[in-house]
Amino acid sequence: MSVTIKDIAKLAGVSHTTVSRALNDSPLINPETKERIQRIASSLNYTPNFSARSLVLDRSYNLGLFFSTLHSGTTAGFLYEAVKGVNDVIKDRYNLIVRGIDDYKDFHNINRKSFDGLIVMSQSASDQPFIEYATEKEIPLIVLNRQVDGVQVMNLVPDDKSGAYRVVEYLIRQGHRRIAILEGKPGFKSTQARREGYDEALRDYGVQIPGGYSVPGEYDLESGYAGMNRLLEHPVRPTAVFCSNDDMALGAVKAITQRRLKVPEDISVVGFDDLLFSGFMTPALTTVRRPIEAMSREGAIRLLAFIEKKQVEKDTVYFHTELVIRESVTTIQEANDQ
Amino acid sequence: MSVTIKDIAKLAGVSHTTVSRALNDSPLINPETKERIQRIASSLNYTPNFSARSLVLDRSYNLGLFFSTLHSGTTAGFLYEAVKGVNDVIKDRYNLIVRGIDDYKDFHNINRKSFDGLIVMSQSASDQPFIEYATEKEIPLIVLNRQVDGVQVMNLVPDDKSGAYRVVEYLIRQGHRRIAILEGKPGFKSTQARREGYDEALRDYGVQIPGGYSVPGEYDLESGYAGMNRLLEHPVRPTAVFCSNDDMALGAVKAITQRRLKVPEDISVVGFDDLLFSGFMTPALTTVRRPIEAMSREGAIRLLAFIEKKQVEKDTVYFHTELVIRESVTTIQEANDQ
DNA sequence: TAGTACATTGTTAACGTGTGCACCCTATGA
DNA sequence: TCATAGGGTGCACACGTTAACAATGTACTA
Repeated sequence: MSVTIKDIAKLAGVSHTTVSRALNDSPLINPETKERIQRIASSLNYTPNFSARSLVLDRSYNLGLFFSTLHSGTTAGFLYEAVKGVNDVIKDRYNLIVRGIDDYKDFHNINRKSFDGLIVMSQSASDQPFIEYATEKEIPLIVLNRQVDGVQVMNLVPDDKSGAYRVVEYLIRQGHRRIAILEGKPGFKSTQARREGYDEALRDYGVQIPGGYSVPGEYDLESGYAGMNRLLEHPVRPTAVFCSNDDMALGAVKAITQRRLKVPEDISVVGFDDLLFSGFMTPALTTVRRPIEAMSREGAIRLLAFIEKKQVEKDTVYFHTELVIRESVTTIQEANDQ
Repeated sequence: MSVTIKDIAKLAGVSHTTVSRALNDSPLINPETKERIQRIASSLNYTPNFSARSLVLDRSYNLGLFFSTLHSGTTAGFLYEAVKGVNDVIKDRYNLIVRGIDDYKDFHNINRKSFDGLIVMSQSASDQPFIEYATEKEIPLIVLNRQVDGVQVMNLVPDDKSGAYRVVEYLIRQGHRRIAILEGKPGFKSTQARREGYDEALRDYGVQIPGGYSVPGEYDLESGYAGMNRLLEHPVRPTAVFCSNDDMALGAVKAITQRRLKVPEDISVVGFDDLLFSGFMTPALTTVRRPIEAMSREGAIRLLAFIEKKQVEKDTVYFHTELVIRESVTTIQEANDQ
């Protein structure tokens, strides 16, 4: 059927071993023979059988890119940037297999033989069992986006807390005191970290907020919309809202404008993530940029280094977030200490 | 190192052949032996070596999901829906490998041994060489989203032309006569199809438009923004703009509001794709829904059927698009024939 | 001239699984 | 008692590749 090294060997009048060595550019082979064999191979359109090679080398050339879920809580931009970042690094040296962890009933088919390494884009502790499973099976693993407790793993995470801190601090410096928060999906570590940054900024600046200023959400458009509607019915209407991600911010803006209020004149809105569309909303959204693509790229680099040289430290690295100031926040002049 | 069928064979006191048969549920094996072997296997946490199986069965269990490019012209939502749609179908029977075609310098590593089948999410004729290569190599193949000429392949495409026709027709029925178009990325078949729908609607309704109403674009936010700015400087300002996708529509809205004009009061805007955020923009965007996820799902089903039973017709199937009416179009009363 | 070192190539086995064929054993019927 | 059938199992090989080790030839040294 298809061309194998034995076919080439026959044509070249050498053993298949010699062909194998020649094609792998082994220094053992006479340069002339090597070149002759390579010419024959390419003239026959030879392509190596990866299964056979995998079998003997015990390498699959598969990398897994696993998301906590592909069904909810994962924004499209998130998936996009991650896939792009990783693919840019691995080129065609590896196959990138994309999957949602919650697609698996059991992890039976995840093992060293099938995956040379795993990149987990973690968004909640729900994938902790998966991470522990991979660790136990000794599959090279790197976890991105969420800080993992308990298990010692390579871990790259954005500094969500300080990002949230800075954007709330920015609101305060613009004179806002009545600052509400629309929270992310319960159980997600990022939800908690962003909440902590918010709390800490308020505390550091001695800002007291009324009860009912914290509204739960789901990281999606709908919950941003619904949550904002709840806030708009609050007896003491906030002057600014920190939304735990940009999707929710978009939903919030919708709710506000539907009541014939204006952003930012009546209410300021800030988000988190800096999605592609955020700069093109009306008004353009002030938000925090999360370096997903850079993190994915760096994650892939480290994972490959680990697979190939086995010499990387298993520690947590924080990636800086960046405050992106646009048009969705107004300055307030009233009774403040400025 | 890891458990093989030979280990199981030793423990069960049978040959590895029997184990292989038992685990594959062969009718040749005595039910009791079979059950005993299966018990031992699961107690040892046995997982088959896919490379070995692939080698002998000549199946890789890999499916490729290839995009024309991952770098520009592919929106995040597009990638997201496609990955989700396909993964939902293949479960863990296959590995889904996601890649941009333009990542490859040559297609050497794409072959029957490495991929049981390919799903091409095509957005431009630039991937025609890839499609022809796959066809020639006889790799099971299905092309989604773009109609392929020249080669006979399984082909699922949204009916872009009729979608564009309907949304432009809708504009006309709302009284618009000065309808401009922001075109998509040059060379993309969808760009052309949407343009044709636009042209045809105008023709059918006898609407004449001034020169300069057709502006080229790139399917991204920036070109929508830039293109709209050009239109706003036109001596005869359009009352409505058909944007070739939602990303461009968002850019267009940005350009309009920046000039202190309003959508839809001053200018109506319609898009194409119905991205997740489109319903949450202000104003919510009237657009055309493209059934990417449904198409991906159906594509995966057909590809698997082809791989496994080899009995599917290679023809083109059109998927209906759907007009989604929201708030970005106003009704015009002036001099019309209504 | 014999011995040694080195460069180049070949022999053979191994990776883990699936399968054609032969084999054994038991039950059945003549 | 013997031939036959058929259910159940094992032997041996195949898949395409890599690699340890052996073998060959050649040049150089003592």
